[in-house]
Amino acid sequence: MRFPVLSNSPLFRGLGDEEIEKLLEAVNYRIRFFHTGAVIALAGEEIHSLIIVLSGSVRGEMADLTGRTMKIEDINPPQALAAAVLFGAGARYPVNVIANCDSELLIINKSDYLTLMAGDRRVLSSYLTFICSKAQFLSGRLRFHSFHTIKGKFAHYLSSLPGATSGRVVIDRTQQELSEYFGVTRPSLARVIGEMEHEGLISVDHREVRFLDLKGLSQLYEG
Amino acid sequence: MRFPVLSNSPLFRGLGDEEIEKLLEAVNYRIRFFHTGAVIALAGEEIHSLIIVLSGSVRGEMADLTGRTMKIEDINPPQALAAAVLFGAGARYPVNVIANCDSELLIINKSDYLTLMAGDRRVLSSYLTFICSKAQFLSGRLRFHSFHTIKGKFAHYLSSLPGATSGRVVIDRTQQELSEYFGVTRPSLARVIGEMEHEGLISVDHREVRFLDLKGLSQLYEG
DNA sequence: GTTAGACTGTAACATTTGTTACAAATTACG
DNA sequence: CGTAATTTGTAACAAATGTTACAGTCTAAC
Repeated sequence: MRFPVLSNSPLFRGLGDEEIEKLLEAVNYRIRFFHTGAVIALAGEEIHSLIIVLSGSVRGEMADLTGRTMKIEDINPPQALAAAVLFGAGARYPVNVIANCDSELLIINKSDYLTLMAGDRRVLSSYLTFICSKAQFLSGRLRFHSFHTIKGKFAHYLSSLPGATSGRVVIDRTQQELSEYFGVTRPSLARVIGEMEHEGLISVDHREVRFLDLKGLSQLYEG
Repeated sequence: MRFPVLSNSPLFRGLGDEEIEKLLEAVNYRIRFFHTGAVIALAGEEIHSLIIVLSGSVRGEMADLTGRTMKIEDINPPQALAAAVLFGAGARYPVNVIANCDSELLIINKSDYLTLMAGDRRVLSSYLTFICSKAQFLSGRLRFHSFHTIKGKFAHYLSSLPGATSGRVVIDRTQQELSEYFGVTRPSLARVIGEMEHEGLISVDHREVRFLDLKGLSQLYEG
């Protein structure tokens, strides 16, 4: 059976439909259909398989203490469920997974997926790239939270931009985007930038920032 | 050549010295020695290989804008360098890596390591477990930072403890540990817990917390 | 060029959290 | 038990950030 949607999956990058078909036929896999609203997995349940959404749409949702649920994210074809934690020690679903509409899921046991990876260099490489990129993204995000003040986050952000060593960088996003990235509000960020300019740490011209006091800037993220 | 220290590495879990020896001999690998203070890798440099510390000790350090360096972490045998981002898209060293003392490193090209994983189910499985656990840890940490107030973090923490559905949980760490986990100060956490008790959300008896107002608690982490 | 929409600067005030310090309570251990 | 060490509760004050609101500036599309 062929699943054209899979060739767009990061887990099967660079493989054609027929190749994927051939690879899948060498291991066990199954297709399951879920009707709208059906429960696909419960939070806390052990993860046994790689599950890829082939058609339809599913959502991850969490129940709060009163039992009310709130949506965390939608998962659309050709995304997979909890792919980043699949092989973690005692991996469990972090959320409930519910079908948004009639959906078709491809299910491959973890051990079959291991066989698949061992048998094809591209499948192995794709999964490793996927998960390493995820880890990279997460640890980058976490780094910013380790600076407790907005000044610290902004100073560190500036120093991470290309050209920081030259003492002149160009900010590549709006303040709104930047404030969301830092997890603060936009006016607070604007205030802090203004303060840093008044304190003589930087000079700002539109999106261009010059570093005036390297020592002072560095101190902001070394507490 | 045998490297007894590798059998303690999470990347070669469950393998004996002779097995590791045999596996390594099937691929290319090399050993390099670095003297105290020698530069092993520079921040921003592309990652070509898996590098495992066999003996000695190395450190990751970052240079600030003034050129002064600060230590980020020590990496001791049998840990590996940047193992979690190794296969990421355009993976680069996030920090400078310097030898703390005379050290011996095992170096395996990424493609050789791929071969190694494809050839042995345990090696593959170990690396996947390692990196998925890392991703799990990181996303767990990041989740807490998405709650902006201490009350939100604490309420969410409470709701994640075993037995939360019964309305009675036992906190498994000291306030000091918890405050570090949340990234806040200990007195601030204590104050917030006191406030939540006064507001009738919870009742606290030593390490045991009862939920008195599920709706109110849930609201704290749904803004 | 003009205009609508987005982006930025700024202010006053409220809220949250940090800081510091000390006392009370609990726990570990002899 | 009884003592020392750790953990917790609390207070007063300082600092940082959020909230809200509004005006000025830039930008893209017409």
